[in-house]
Amino acid sequence: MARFRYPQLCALARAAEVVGERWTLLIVRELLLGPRRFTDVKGRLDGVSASVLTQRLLALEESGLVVRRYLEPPAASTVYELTAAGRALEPAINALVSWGVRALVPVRPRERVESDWLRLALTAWARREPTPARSFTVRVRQPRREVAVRVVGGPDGTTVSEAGAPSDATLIADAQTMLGLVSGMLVPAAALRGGHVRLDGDPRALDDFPALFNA
Amino acid sequence: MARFRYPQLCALARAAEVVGERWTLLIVRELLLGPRRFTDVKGRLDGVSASVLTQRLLALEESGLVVRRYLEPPAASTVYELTAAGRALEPAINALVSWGVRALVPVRPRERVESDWLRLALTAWARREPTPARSFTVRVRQPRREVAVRVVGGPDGTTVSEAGAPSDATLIADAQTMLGLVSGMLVPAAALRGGHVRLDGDPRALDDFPALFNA
DNA sequence: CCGCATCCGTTTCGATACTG
DNA sequence: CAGTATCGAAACGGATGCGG
Repeated sequence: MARFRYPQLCALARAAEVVGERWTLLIVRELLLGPRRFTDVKGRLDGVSASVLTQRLLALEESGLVVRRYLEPPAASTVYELTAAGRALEPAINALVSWGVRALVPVRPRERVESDWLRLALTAWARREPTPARSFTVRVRQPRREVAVRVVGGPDGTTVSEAGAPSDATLIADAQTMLGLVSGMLVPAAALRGGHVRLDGDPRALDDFPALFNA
Repeated sequence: MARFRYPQLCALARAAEVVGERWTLLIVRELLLGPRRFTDVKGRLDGVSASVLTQRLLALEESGLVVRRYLEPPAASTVYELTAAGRALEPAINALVSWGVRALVPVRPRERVESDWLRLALTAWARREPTPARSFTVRVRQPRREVAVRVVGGPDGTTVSEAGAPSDATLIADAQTMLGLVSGMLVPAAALRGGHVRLDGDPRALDDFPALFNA
C-alpha cells in the first residue's frame, strides 16, 4: 500500500491517508464500542475479506490508532483496541454521521442494521433543546431479527441509549417507517392507522415522538 | 463503480459511500473555496488522473453534492460548484482537519503546500479563548514559492485568514519550522537564534506567537 | 487550452480455500 | 480463532488522442 498517497501538506489529506481507505472508518466505528477480536469485527462488516481486514488493522496499528492486546489464558485471544489517537476520531465520525443521515432513506434491500448504528443515527437527529419528557423503546424489525434503542426526552434535550430499561411506550416498525417517523416525513397517527407501526404502552406518547428529533 | 459498497443501514457507511472514495474529500475541500473548473481542481491535486477526476465529479453530481454550471461566452467554460448538501460537509471536514493536524509533522519531501491548506491547519490549532492582540503574517517558504496567511489574536480568540493586510510582524520559515512554532514544539527565540525563522516587524511580538495556538 | 474518452501496465479488492 | 494464499475482477495512474 502506498504510504504517502497524497503529496500535500494538508491536514485533511493526512487524515484521508490514515482513515480514508475502504472499510477503515467502519473499523474504527466498531472499535469505538470497545476492544474487539478480529472475528468480531469481520462478522460486523459484511463483505470485507480477511486479507483486507488484516491489512487495515495492521495499518491502523502502524499509524498508532490501534493497539493489539493479547489476552491471558483461558481467554487466550487477541483483541484490537483504540488508542487515545483513535478515540480522538469520534468527533469527526459523529460529524460524518450527522451529514450521512440524510442518505439513510431510502433503505436498501438486504441491508443490515445493528442497534449501535441505529443509535448513532438517532443521536444525530436528536434535538438538543428541551423536548417532551417521554421515554420510548424504538424497535426496528428486520427480516432476520429486531434491534432496539431507547430514546428519552427531557429538559436537556433528547438522549439516545441502549435499549433495556422500561419506557412509556414501545414503537415497532420496519427501518424505513421508523426513519420516516424520526425525520418527520411520516405522521405517527397515519402510520399507526396504516398498520406500519405497532405501539405498545401509552397511546398518547406517540404524538410526542416527532418532537424529540430535528425534522 | 459499485454504488452500494457497504450493505449497512448506517449513516457513517452512507457518508463513506459518497465521500469515501480516493480523492473525493479533497475535491470537496477545493470546491469549498468556490466554483472551480476541471483543470483548476486537477492542477491542485497532484497525482489524480483525468479519468478518475471525471468519475469523481460525475459521482458527486449524481449524489447531489455538486452542480455543473456552464458559463456564457466569452468565458465559455464549465465550473463545478457545491450544492447546499455539499457545503454541509464543511463541519465534518473541519473535524477531520482538527484530527489530521497531528500527522502534519514530519513534513515530507516534495510535498506541496497551498495557503488555503495552511489556513485550515492553523485554524484547527487556533485558540478560542482570548489571546494576545497581535497580528502576524505567516510566510511559509517552499522550494518553488512561498505561501502566506494572516493570524490575528484578540479577545474572541485567534482568527486565521488570507494574507494581505499589514500586520505587526511577519514570520518567515520553512513548513517544518513553522509547524513547530505553532504546535509549541519549537521555542521562538531559539528558532530565531538558530536562523530557522526570519522576523520582520516588531521583535517583541514573536514571544506572543505561541500563545495564539493550542499547544 | 478544456473536458473528457480510451488504452495499458500496476495495484487493490473480494471471494474462496487453506493453515497453525 | 486469526489469520495466509491464491486468483479473477475492479480500480488506479499515466499517457495519448480528440472534439469543441
